[in-house]
Amino acid sequence: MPSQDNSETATAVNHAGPDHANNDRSNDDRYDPQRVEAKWFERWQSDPQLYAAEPHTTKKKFYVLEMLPYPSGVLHMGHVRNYSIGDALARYMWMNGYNVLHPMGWDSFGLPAENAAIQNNTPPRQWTLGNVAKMKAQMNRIGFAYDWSREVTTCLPDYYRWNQWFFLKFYEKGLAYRKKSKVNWCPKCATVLANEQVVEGCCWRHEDTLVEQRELEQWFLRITKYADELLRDLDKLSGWPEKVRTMQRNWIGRSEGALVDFKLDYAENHKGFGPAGSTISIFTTRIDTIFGATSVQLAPQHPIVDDLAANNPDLRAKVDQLIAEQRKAREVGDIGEIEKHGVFTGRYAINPFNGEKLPVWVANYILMDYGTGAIMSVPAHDDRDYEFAKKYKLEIRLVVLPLSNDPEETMAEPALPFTAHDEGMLINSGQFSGLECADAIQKMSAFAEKNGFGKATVTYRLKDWGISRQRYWGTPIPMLYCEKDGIVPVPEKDLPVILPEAVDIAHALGSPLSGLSEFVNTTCPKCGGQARRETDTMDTFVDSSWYFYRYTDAHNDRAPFDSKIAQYWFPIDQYIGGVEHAILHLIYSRFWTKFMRDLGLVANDEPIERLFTQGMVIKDGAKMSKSLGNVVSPDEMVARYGADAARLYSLFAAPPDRDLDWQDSGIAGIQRFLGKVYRFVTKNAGSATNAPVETLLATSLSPQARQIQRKLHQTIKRVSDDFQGRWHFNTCISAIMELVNVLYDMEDAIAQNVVPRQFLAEVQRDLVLLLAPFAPYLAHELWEMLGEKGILLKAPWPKYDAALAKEEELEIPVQVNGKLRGRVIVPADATEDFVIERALGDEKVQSSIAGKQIVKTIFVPGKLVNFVVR
RNA sequence: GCGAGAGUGGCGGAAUUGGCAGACGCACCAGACUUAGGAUCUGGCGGGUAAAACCGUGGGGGUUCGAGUCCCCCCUUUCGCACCA
Repeated sequence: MPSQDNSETATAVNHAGPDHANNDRSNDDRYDPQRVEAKWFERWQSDPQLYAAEPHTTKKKFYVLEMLPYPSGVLHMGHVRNYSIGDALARYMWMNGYNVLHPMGWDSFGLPAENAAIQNNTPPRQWTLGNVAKMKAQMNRIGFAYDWSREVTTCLPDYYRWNQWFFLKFYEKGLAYRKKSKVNWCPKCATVLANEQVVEGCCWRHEDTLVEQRELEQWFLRITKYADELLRDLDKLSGWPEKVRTMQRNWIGRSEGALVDFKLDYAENHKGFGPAGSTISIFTTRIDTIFGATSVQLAPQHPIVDDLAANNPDLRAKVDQLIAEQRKAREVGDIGEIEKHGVFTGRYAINPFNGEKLPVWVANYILMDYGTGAIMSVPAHDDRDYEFAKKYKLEIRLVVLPLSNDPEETMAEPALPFTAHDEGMLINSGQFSGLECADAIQKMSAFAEKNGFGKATVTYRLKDWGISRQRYWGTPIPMLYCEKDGIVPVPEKDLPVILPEAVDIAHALGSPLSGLSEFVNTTCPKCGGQARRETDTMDTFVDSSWYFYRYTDAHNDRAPFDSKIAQYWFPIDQYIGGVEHAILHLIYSRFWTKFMRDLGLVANDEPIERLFTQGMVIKDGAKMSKSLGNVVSPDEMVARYGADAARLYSLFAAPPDRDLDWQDSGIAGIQRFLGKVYRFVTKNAGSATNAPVETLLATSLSPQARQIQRKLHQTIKRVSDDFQGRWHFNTCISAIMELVNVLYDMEDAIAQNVVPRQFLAEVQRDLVLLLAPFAPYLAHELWEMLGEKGILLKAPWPKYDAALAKEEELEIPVQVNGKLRGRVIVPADATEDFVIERALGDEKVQSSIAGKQIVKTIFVPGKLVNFVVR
């Protein structure tokens, strides 16, 4: 993902052994994570195929994916949390026998590399690949189980050539087009931004910098072709957070309505200026109220306004004032609060439904980038129009009356503005009077269409995706401009168009590539004549729109990937990342998949089955940032507490979907817990016999051993259930802690051999397996210590046995009138009569019901007894 | 303004279906072992009380034998959207 983090600092990864000699004689059995982790790190590094997914097989697959990082050079805690979640899931699925695909890669094109290049005089490629190496080392040090044989680095030609290939396909299908348009321009980035990259009128990267509008020739991808499908299919994504689906729904912003043409009045025109017979096309969702229109309102940037104001400096000045107001409101981010202003143009437009002349105004509350930038103003039935009409004393004409089941109420004059449209009936609307609103909308749209001055239509907030960037560090757009043949695509066989390396970025004006004549000048593949290359590069969101398909077949040099292989792995079973990508990345990815489906490349309509958005990591109540000085460095945590502790804490401190408030003292507690586990197993390992544990019947176990067994199976259930369901790993880990606490409670019994050795060995084995998804280093060390020869991740996940988890005795709370008065211990299968008799025998219960009459007894098996007394 | 979360000890958080509020951990207190403790172990730890009673899950009402959990109203807060015609 492109990231705002463009930190150029990087900390060397410390995977050396312990930095302090641990020769304290009293601490022989103390867990030294640095020693243990260094040992396993070496082993894992020496086996590159350790976590390799099996090729396309008949085995059940599981594709777990974390959003790939931008290689800023240093991992932050948000990454660690994100990857710890995915890694735990991947390991769990391996242990459950799945063929797991768990890859990682680098979203490595983008602006920070260019900025770093300018600041440090380092070529972007070198800077980027250096960062990749650093971060990969950090990831490996933490021990994430990635299949590096499928690593994807988007800035390398073997990846970006397929961006170019896809672009040619889009072009071929008429879905990539070039158009001169006003584009969002960030003066600080000196480049174009997609609509999705404009946040409240400002650059998403520079939140203090207002985005300007510039006219440029740009390449667009026709995402709007899929607008309806992108919206509709959101209903299929039941494995996505509702929040994300809502955000995408809002972003697509589908609105059903009608276009209606209002002609500028020609009779007035001869006195004035501007084009005779011009038409103002308005968009409305309430065509049923058109007889109540009393003015036409234009956005200040509307082209007709430019015409009208061309020879009218006074109007021009007033319109500019409106533009300034709008801009200012956007700057402070509350355009909703702007005070409505407008100016009368002196011109009139004709309502095609009744021939009325309506004054044409320009208003600061009309947005050029929604609908047509022009509306009909119906003050009686729209809040904003009402407010505006009141202010400028425009006519307010009622044309809809509320319908009610109550005849008294029906036809009563409503309070204005009356905006409800589900229960209304038209009046004063010519031949349409008497119709209900919904019906009127249909009939009036049809009427407009039949008479050639309008039609029913659907408007989207979603706009086509402008992908041109006047930047160096991105995928070159594979297009040529020939004097004779015009726009010519680079032939597929000539791909990739390689991004040249020796480019002076610092002194470039516009696209840096345009200054490189050996890149720009080429021959036209059609006519052989002179041609110029496109010098813009692609938005980096192109890279991340399909990278997860490349993982399935990362070294294919004949196609972006093999469709059969992708079909085996897709859709992604679980995608994990920050909610900040809810719109941009995830909507582009869905679009790309639908396009690939239409190309016949993939069989799935949607790329992602289940999406999980983890919360942010914060500290002292704020997002970690350099300026606040509250950044926690993963390297430092790993060096002090070990990688296991760092990842375990990031899972333990909060449920993963919520924000995590980082506390250094919390991770120390985790370190203690890991030490406890280590000491316990160290002390009790090596004493197992070869006797199979099945020979030990639960009934033959001592009470102490039974207690351990119960706790073990309860823990297995809790951890497994969480992986299957709600992913509250914080409670999984506390469940494992409870198990360990019980083992410590039983230390005396174990020392006295009341707990059979081979049973204990089996418990320890299961404990290690339960820990394996969360703390792989320690788990591997203990696995070996227990004498296990097999691969930990291939060992089956412990099986939960309800009978073994069942308590034999229960402590039942006894209430009197709903207040807790006592507790009784009864056998788990005790009858109601038995429990009630015991409850009545309890001293405290007796004293609180003394002298009163029991009117009702509530008995909830296994839960409680409640006596209602009077 | 609209939409979606959240509000529980000193702190992070548990309580999955209406059934013992505060699991687990941090911090803190006391003790043990120690030359020592930033190691380890044991105990304590919502308020209140000598002990009880009693009070306690943002506030107010309600349903219920019983409400952190369900219903109504309100407050605070986070996030998203926002003159979207």
